[in-house]
Amino acid sequence: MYDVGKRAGVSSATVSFILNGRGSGGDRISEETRQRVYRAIAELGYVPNQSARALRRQKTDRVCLVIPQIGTPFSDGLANSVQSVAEAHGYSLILSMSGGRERERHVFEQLRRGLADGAVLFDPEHLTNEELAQLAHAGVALVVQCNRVQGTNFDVVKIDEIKALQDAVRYLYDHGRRRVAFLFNVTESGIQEERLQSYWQTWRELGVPILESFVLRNVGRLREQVYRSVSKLLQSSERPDTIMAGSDMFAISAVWAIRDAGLRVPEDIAVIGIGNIPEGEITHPPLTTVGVVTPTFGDLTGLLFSRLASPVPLDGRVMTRQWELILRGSA
Amino acid sequence: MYDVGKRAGVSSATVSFILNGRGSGGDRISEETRQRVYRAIAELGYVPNQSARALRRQKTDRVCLVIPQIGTPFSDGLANSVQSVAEAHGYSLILSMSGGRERERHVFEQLRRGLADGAVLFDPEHLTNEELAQLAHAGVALVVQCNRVQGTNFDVVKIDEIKALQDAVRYLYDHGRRRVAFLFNVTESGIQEERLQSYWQTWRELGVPILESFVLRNVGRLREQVYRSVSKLLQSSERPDTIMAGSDMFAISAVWAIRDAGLRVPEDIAVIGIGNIPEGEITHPPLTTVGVVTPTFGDLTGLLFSRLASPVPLDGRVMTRQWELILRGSA
DNA sequence: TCAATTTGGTTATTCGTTTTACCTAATTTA
DNA sequence: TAAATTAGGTAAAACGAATAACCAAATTGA
Repeated sequence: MYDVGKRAGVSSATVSFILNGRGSGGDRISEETRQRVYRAIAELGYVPNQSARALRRQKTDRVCLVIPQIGTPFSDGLANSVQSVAEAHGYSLILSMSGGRERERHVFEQLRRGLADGAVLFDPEHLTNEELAQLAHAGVALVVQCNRVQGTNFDVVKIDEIKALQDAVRYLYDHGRRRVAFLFNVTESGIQEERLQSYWQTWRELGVPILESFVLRNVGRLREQVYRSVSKLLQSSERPDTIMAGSDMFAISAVWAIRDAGLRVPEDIAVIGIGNIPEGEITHPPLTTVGVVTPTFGDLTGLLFSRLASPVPLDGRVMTRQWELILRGSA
Repeated sequence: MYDVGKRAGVSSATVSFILNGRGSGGDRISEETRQRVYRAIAELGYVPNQSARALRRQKTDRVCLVIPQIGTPFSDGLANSVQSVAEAHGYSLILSMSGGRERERHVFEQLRRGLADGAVLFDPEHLTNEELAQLAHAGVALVVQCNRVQGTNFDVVKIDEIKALQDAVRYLYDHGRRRVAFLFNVTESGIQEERLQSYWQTWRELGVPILESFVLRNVGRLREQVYRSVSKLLQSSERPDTIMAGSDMFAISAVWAIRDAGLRVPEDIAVIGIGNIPEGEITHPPLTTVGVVTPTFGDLTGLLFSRLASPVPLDGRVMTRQWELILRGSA
């Protein structure tokens, strides 16, 4: 910057004023000088240093989106959404993967060290309320999607699944379903178990017994594995008339298995998923599922940028999204 | 840092020496002082500022992975691979999406401004050789996966598709296939057209005519759209005995359509994909395709970190991966 | 016993910007 | 015509850490 100034015959301060447009004394530069400086910048191929700028202004002009793992249908949409809004506000987006305890801590540390001005944390598994508060206290605008946490200096978006899960069970009950199978994976976070419990208890309240042999707790991650689990289930002497899956992908695999076994969905076996992923709309039959109808992308970005824009520290806001039962063809 | 020093009764330089371990005079601190400083750090919740550190050291300890769009099967694996290696080398990974001209330029600008010490650019569409050279000249360790570019101060990984595509055609020809349909999408980059041309020309050299009605140039992005296009194709009076798809996903949708039409794969119609995505292994039948057997993840990360580690500027290296015909069940 | 060395630090400069406070010459006002 | 204003800058002090150069006291060596 000093070099640019020297070449244009001005001081480095003048260059800075020109580049940053209207500041405290920034609009008082003659057109002539301006042109000379621009020429010098072009000739030298000068580019301002972001670290220095961030250090001086105490602002990085970056926001960070933290997702456990890219490659899920949800992360894709969320990332695109946040990136668009970020760029519209003059921020650039940094994506970070936080899958696993190690990585989550690592990202947390990076944010503490000033990686970005704000962050959206999607489903942090290991961070405590205190740590999040600490981060927010350090000046990072924080929005967290998580049912576990709450804070006074950052925002939280929660998902209320319970009611929709109960609705699903009641719907199936009302349509005469009584022989219910479950497809799940036991995971570290235990979110799947919670859903199973919720389903299970609702059935019990309705007086419908659950056969232990109908509860598959480890169907695997690959489609093929799920397919095989379900195929085996269908060969048992007494087969279920309903399959409640822990995710839409499991549900889709289940539909394949059922159709390949010569049975009809939903006439012979009803299938219901969880999550409402886009793929569910184009399967045959389209998938009945439980999830958010409108994704929470907008909520998260809205909270983040209102927080970034606010001159005074905002206190913690909480938004709750209700999940809904989305009736399509498979149940 | 100064505050930490004051609390521990030492200067800020001492704190710095302790935090950075062995530097020019860093190992000469007594255990006693060390403990006092650590305590002060903990009590104050001090965390070093990354911008200041980067400014002084001219090094960010970050690498950036630039992908057009997350959510593709490839990007997922690549990101995980790079992140693991990066963290093992003491770097943190920043992910950036460069889809579209605007975003690609934006990421380029960020890198010029010193976002990271090194970057892997995956399939940049709009960047020129000069711009890449400029970026590398600015001190960014650069590895680019792209067939279009070459440089003397950055590394390039190229994919040689041609031979494998020809192998595929020849294989089909040898197995008596003569009525060939193509499934493609016209894209901005024109990569799909290139592949089509390559296929097409090989068939012509073998003296097999291509029916224009068998060339579908706009099958859409959604599975359902592809499915419908293929279903319609199958209803024509003279149906193809071979479908060459522009991607594995198209191929998978084609298989569904064929089976739902009561035909067999590969007996009635052979299907071949491009890309070798993981899903291809678990379909029924497993998908015959053209692609890399071992992913190029290792090449890219290897080149990047050897470049970052090298004390002298390396000249441009080029690696070429051959695509191969991967015979599975669908052709 | 006195110079040489080691121990355990400190001081001051630097990285590349931004920004406040100040300055001088030219122009306007009364 | 002198005072006040304005136009068009400049100088210098931050921001928070890293590091080269220096230094005083304690220890060692011959």
